[in-house]
Amino acid sequence: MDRKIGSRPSIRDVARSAGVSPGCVSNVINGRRKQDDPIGRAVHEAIEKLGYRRNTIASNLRRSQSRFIGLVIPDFENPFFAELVAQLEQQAEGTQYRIVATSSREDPEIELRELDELAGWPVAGILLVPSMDSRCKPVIQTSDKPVVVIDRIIPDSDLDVIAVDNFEASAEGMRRLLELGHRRILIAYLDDGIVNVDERLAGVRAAAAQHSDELEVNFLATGPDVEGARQRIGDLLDENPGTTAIFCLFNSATLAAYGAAQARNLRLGQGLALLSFDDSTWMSQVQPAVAAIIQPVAEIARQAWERILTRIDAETEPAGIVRVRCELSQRETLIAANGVQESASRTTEEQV
Amino acid sequence: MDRKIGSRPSIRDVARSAGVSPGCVSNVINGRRKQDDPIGRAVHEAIEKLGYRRNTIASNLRRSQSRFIGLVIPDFENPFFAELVAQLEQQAEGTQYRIVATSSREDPEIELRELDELAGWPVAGILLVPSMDSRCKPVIQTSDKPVVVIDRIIPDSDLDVIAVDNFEASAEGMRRLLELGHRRILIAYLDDGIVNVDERLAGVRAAAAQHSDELEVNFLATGPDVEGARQRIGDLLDENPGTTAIFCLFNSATLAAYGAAQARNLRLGQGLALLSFDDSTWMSQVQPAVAAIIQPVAEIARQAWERILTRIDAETEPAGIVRVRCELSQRETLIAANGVQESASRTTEEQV
DNA sequence: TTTACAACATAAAACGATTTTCCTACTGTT
DNA sequence: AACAGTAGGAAAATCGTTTTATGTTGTAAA
Repeated sequence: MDRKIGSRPSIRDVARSAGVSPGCVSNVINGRRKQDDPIGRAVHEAIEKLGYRRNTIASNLRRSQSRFIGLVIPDFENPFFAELVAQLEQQAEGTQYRIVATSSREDPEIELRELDELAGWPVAGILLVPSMDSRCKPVIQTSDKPVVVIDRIIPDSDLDVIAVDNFEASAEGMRRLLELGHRRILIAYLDDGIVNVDERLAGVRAAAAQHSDELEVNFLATGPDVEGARQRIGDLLDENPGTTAIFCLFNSATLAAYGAAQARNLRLGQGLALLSFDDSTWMSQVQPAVAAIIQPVAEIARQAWERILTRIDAETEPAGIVRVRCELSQRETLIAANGVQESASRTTEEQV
Repeated sequence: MDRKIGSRPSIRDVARSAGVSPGCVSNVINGRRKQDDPIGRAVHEAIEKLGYRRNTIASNLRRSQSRFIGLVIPDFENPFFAELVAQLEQQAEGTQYRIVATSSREDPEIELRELDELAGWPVAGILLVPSMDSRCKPVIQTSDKPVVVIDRIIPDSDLDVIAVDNFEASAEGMRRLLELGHRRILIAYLDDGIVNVDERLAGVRAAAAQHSDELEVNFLATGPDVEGARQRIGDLLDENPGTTAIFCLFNSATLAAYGAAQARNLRLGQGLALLSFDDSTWMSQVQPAVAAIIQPVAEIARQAWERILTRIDAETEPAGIVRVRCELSQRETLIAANGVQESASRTTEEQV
């Protein structure tokens, strides 16, 4: 044993042990060599014997191109982003790249710091779900590394974006409510400058505008926290007892609406319809199950991964926005205005 | 502009621009120099002018000690782990270290691969929430980097562990139910070899054993998925109509129990008590709100962070298990067996 | 047998930073 | 004025790997 004590064996140690040069070991490791060759075998034995692991950092440094892809999301605790991370990790599996995930906690300052940090590694590319404002725009536009924006478009920029078709999905949701006979509808939205919610709002407005009957649509900005949202939705329900449907344009509003309705003994799925943009586990488990527009996270991840790899390979097709379609899941809270349950029962849905 | 085109400026470029040597620039960057000194100022100007960012990888390589701390969790989509990641990121903020999070998807194989990968970076230390089995034990015991295990202890090992006091917390939960007069109790648990649930089960058993009255405690292994768990819990409720309380020893069983009770028109918080080990957002928002044993994630993160930093600084106090206490949140589903609601109302709780 | 060429191992340079060593210039003391 | 001591920058070595350049060996063609 002639290797330095206390530190990991290096490629030199392996080379010495196998009686070859470090460069040769490198070639073996990186598969630049025929199968079934005595020297290769010897090297592999030495690696085994010494317990050698390649030092990723040194390797990346020499290649001057790392195999990390940075992922910046606003928040790990949002189930949508959590699933996104999980799906992207799955995409990365088996490729030579790996995801390094960090969060900005919806704070533009932290977001900038994270992007800066990732630039300093440096990473091969960046996947970004931007936080609320667009302060990061100049940074990512001038970035020397490819950037793919996910979920939230950045206005007036020609970046690659993968997002769901918020407008169309919520328009469809709204049309569905109208078809079911609803005329007094509460729309719960968020006024935090998140583009998605704006797009959804626009979709709802467009669907409402296309409708000929007289409608009473109440738009309510609830604020981001569930507690406050429940309060406001409750108040609005009290003021407008004729409301027959609630359409929540973001995740936590749905929970708030659910709680508010329960507290008032309004029977969801009987007297009151509820539709959620974005699904959560609890929505399909409670009774009545809450109808939701499901965002295809796996598909988003797939597209984003494909796009960032393409960009890293420097194929320079023009940047573009990819919109993926959502799916409206028919569940028990999606009922006609007259209280008749139009949809198939949950049992049927489960069998699918 | 004499720096290489297309690549980031290096410390050499800065040195040239400031008319000093690279080593001197390094000293300036790392604060090994008096304040208020003309050369330092010149260097900072050059850095500013060229838009120089230190290359983290090269820096780490030279120091032969990286400032990454690897975090391996079983699953990003589990809210408990999601919060853990978020809290640890917050702990890392402002320190010189940063978290690099990956997940094993509860797969011991992937877990081993991830640990191996992290060892190859190499990271300064590893935070690990082990997956179900203990296959990783030999790897982390022989690791040359400090490892701190979080949330799930690894049997028969002398590693540093930060976990909640599962035994005591669930014993307390059980005692609480007994105090409230419950004698026919359903315990929903998981039989996947996750240590925590075993500990919780032991706590429940111990509390039951201490009780003198005759008890009918049904232990039900539900399986990990919510759908199946709902089925089984429902069946058991049908077979044992006298059941007055359900105690769920893991997160998703609570949702299953909630759904199963709703489906049977069993009035939670009136005819039937429900207590959950582990809290989720929905539990405090639905009505009646579901009582839960809350795991102090922030405290766990704090302790884990402190411990790993201590280990990295090579202070070799003996390894040990730290148990942090959980808190039982009094909510509306925690009622006496006779149906009387013992607890303060939710409104009161909110004011706290 | 000689020449050309392929194959492949070794030696050395390089990646970008940090750290050590060396050397110069300055300060202060006698 | 001569010398010791010190401060601090420049130069060089270094981290572990990959890559390029160089050289050697062996095979095939002439």
